[in-house]
Amino acid sequence: MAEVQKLTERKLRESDRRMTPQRQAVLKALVDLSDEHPTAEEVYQVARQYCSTVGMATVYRSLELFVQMGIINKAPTLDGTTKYELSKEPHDHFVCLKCGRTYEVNVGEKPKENEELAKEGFKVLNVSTVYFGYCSDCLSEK
Amino acid sequence: MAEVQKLTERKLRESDRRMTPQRQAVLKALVDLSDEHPTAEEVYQVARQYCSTVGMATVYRSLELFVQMGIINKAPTLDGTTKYELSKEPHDHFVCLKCGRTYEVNVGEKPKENEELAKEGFKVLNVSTVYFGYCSDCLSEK
DNA sequence: GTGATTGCAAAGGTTTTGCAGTAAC
DNA sequence: GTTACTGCAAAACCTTTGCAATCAC
Repeated sequence: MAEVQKLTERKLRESDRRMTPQRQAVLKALVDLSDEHPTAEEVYQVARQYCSTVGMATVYRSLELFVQMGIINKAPTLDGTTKYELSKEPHDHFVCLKCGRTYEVNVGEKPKENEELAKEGFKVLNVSTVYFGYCSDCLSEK
Repeated sequence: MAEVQKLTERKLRESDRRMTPQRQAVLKALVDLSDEHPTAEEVYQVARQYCSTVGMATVYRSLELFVQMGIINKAPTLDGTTKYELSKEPHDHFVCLKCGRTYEVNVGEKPKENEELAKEGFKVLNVSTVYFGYCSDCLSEK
């Protein structure tokens, strides 16, 4: 996954920004946590393992920067926090209303919808579908 | 739209709760703002026109209650605030990355996706698709 | 009357910002 | 050497909570 790091470094240079140990640490944390959907706090905890002096403010600033650069995506949650994840092929989320876990799911394509929206004058850059309900774990507990 | 109010009143009684002027004011505000996707603050501003003494805390408590009762839906946004809207037929949202406006759009059905998820053990109660991109207004400004 | 509901103010949690010092280029 | 970047602490922001007073039933 040094792939993401090189991409980031290149994009940083292109926009006259700098690669710092802190940004590397945040990036590594995001890679480590790529199976979760970490909050800023969770990224911070892991990033400190790579750069013990990194501050929360820097984590937030890095995350915001990476979002603007298209390296990661931002996903607001119903509990008011924001989760982050490395950008990848479009995929959807399932949020369990009981345990709160977020699952990545991949169902269906949406080219038809994008075409429809284009006809109405919208330019679609990204699509995110969130399904709300109960996951199998919670259903079996009932 | 007194329809929503009666429904709410009935549901309140059923759960041994009370209809108060404050809750009515919040409900009226939600109806007035049904074409927007108001934040709690916006609901508060309008609700005060109907009940001048209503407090922010009550607005939040009412909104949370209505969400639990299924009267309204809660939608977190990328800027960290939460928006509310009266529950209605499932529909999708388009968020313009430039002006930030949220549009309601209605493209495609998702029965197939729901079936797929059911096979994987998920019970889907609600679906929300958000399209991100540029709206026609902003595109024409460019 | 009784218990749910309210308003206020204070607390809570997350995210942002100002600024002097530091480090990448 | 410049200029972007950092850490810290404080501020800003949205939302929740404790509690005595009030109101719906």
